[in-house]
Amino acid sequence: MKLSEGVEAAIHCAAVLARLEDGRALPASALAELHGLSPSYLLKHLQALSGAKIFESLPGPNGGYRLARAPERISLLDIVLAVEGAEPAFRCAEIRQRGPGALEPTAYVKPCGIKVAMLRAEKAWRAVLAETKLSEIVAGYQAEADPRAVAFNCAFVGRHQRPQGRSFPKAPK
Amino acid sequence: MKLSEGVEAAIHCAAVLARLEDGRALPASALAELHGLSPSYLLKHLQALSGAKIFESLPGPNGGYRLARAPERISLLDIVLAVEGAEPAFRCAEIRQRGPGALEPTAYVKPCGIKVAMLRAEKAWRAVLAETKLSEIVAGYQAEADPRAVAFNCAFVGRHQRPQGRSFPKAPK
DNA sequence: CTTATTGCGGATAAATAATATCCATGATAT
DNA sequence: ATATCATGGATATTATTTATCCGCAATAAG
Repeated sequence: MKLSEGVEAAIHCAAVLARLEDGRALPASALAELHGLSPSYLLKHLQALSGAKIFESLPGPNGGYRLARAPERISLLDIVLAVEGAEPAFRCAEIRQRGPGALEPTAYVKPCGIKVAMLRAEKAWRAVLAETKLSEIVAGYQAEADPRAVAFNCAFVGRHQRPQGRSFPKAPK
Repeated sequence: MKLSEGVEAAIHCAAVLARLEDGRALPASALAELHGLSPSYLLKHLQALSGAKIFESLPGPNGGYRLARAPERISLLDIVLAVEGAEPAFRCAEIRQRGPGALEPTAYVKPCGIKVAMLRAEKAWRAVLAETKLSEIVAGYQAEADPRAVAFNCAFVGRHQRPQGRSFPKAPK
């Protein structure tokens, strides 16, 4: 079982955007450069996040990405599901319905007990992710990271952030 | 994020072995046929489980697989880790150490907050799997499955189980 | 209106992992 | 001796992940 590397990248990007001044945006190229990631691949994840209404995108020059809502209202689960997809990690292939001795499909009304148990565990995983907000990640970063790294990030973001304010030129459809 | 199909197969196999008479074994071919799975691929998972001391294997004619300990002492986590490997699903690529503004590696003494949060969620997942025992899965199956399926399984197992008792000819190394 | 910048979406290629198969070997009950 | 069965390595096949590229639409600025 593996999570894609895109999850880590997405959370890092979200944390950077959370620390922008209100309403400002950052272009994808800056996010990629800051994290040393391939711009073309990061774009895929950014698009997924903006499709999930977690990020907002502003086209045109001075465009870029920003958070669609306050960091307290974005959970790690939101980000993980946007990047990885919402299907559970355990995909029941209904092995119980295979082999000799299989009954007609309508005989399997009750869910497979193995599936139930596996999904129960996954629910616990999701619950922890859901109660961990992006704001906590940002607070932890500010408190624990090396002051030099924090300073560099502030300077970098200051150089690249775009001047859009909270009011949209046109609501993104 | 996805679990391999082998996990489902492994748990089904474990549940079947749990219902054998004490000390009896079942050959891999019978397990594969019963579940409609490819014998050569299932073998891989069976070997992993026997390597993890969850199953025991008996070579030779009348050989096969059986549980290495009582179903109450085998958790779903044991099985999942044996099949999927023990590494966590979230592999931190230390993105924070990349890009411009990266510091010398020794500057990162505190663990990455994102990694900590992701592993905390995974710990919750593992905890639920650890407290779910194979015996519960078997009990649920006996109680909820279609009586015809249960009867078929009993008959099938009865035809294929091997007569070994609890005493080993030689302890497996 | 033109131009430069930026995100969007699709197509595609490369790398990696999961799935599946085969074969030679060793153990063992009959 | 022989047939049965697990072991372990090698290898093919398929799916998924990662990465790149290009034409398109939107938009701010001149």
